[in-house]
Amino acid sequence: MLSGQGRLVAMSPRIAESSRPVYQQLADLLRVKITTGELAPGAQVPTEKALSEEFGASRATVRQGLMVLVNEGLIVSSRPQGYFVRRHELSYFRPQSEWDQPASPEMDRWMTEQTTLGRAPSQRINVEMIQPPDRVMDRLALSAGDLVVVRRRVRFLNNEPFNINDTFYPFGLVQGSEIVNPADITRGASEVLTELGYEQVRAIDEVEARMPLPDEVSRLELGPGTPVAVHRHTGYTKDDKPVRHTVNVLVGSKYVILFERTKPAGTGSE
Amino acid sequence: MLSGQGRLVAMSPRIAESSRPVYQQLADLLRVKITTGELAPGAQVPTEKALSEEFGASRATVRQGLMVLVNEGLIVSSRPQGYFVRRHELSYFRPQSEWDQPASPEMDRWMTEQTTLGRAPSQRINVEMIQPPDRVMDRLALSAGDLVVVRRRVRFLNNEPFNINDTFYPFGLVQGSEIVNPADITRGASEVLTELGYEQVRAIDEVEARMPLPDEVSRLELGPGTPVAVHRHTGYTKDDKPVRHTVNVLVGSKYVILFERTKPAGTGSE
DNA sequence: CAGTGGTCTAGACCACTCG
DNA sequence: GAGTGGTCTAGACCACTGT
Repeated sequence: MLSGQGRLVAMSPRIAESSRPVYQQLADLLRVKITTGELAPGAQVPTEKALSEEFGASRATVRQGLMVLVNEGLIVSSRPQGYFVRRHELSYFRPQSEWDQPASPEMDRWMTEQTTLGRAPSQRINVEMIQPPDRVMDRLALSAGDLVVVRRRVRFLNNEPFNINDTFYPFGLVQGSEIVNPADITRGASEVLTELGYEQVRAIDEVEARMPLPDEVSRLELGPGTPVAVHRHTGYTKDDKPVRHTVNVLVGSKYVILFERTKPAGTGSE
Repeated sequence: MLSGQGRLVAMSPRIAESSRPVYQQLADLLRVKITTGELAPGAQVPTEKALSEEFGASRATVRQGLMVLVNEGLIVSSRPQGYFVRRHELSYFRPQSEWDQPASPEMDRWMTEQTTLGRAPSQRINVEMIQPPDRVMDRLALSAGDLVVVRRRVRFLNNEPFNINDTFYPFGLVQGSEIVNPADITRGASEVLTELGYEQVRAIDEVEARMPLPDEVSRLELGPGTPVAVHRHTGYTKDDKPVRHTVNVLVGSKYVILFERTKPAGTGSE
């Protein structure tokens, strides 16, 4: 139960003390209770009916207020049990892991948190040969008509999908190699590229936050109010030739992307 | 106008061809038109009334469908003109710029796009001395009761806020220095830290996507369906002492965070 | 079966801008 | 003033889950 403050001030009629709409006031109230912990993660939010009676608003108005919180990612509805405060358990995602082990004690500590949880990782891989989307064509410095090999992966942790990972390779580079085989490459695709004579020594990473596309919603089993982090990684050889482009789509509410960087030697502090 | 397919199949009555709810079907239809470009960025979406008549659904149902798209960040409503397809213009944000100039031609090209647009940057700075939030305390390896100096900045581009940038320094390190002065430090705060004997040589970056808090909504003037990217940067000296922690909040739909990395010397490709 | 949220309707009044 | 979206009501039926 909320603590029974009585009715909220309606905006509509002539009364017009006029502040915020009722549904916003309701959302504000509940949001405060959530952020202060009065409504802890996992706790049940009062039912629509209860809120409606408590605040003297129609069920539709109460629902509108609850929808605000759903779209902010603060509560979820699990019908027909009711609404619950969402749990947020963040894990770390470390794209750099191909290159090195954690170089610092702090990094070590953070990674351990994730790996000690006894998770069961798995993945689904398939390989296609396609004409690349514009953005990929641009990053790999290809021309119209050039083909790429794409390894598409959906990664699971405890049977929950958490990551879409598509890696694109220029067709000419990987033709006939292990990379076109839809099986896990245990020693890592980087290793294979190195053997083929294309060692990556430099990379550019782009990270973007946006709302998911319907396709991503279904593949990652997302609810409303859940943004995704899109991480694009382009790897270059020492001759500045792009040899691989990876698009990672991560569930925003579940993963933090982690980078570690070292100041380039011989660079001024400007 | 939509192309007049006639009524959508309602779920509720006994008819029950039963597939998706009407409002979802409407959202799906419009979403396709948007993603295919039939409704281009900036174009007006048919009015609620028009959609209601065209599909034989009540205004409330049509609104529900439109709300889905609003919360996906695909359309915006500007009352009382109507709904419009949202424009997406992404710029690049490069946290690394303190350390070096773009090291590669690709990076140069991307940065130029951003800087040639003739924007007018500005910022508001204020400085406080506070007890750090838990997360900051943790990153700076401080103990309860330790104080930090925080420089809070809101950055504007053409008078539109695009970035909240709060940097925390352990109080002991920067006491009496220029950093506690709420003015722009043109030569960069890193430079000042170096002069104080705390040169940063290593950093850890964390990037997270989430929906904004109400505070961020107002400071960044965000609409619904707009996630933020939260970028946390912790800088260390060569003795592994954390000397600064920065929290950047960026509007997801406007900025891409860009990192450039070089393979650490002498590391195997594993 | 009772109770939950999900969907949908018909209708009302409001604030705002200038189609 | 006409038309837009924003807010709000009262009421209806549905699907689902758990006591």
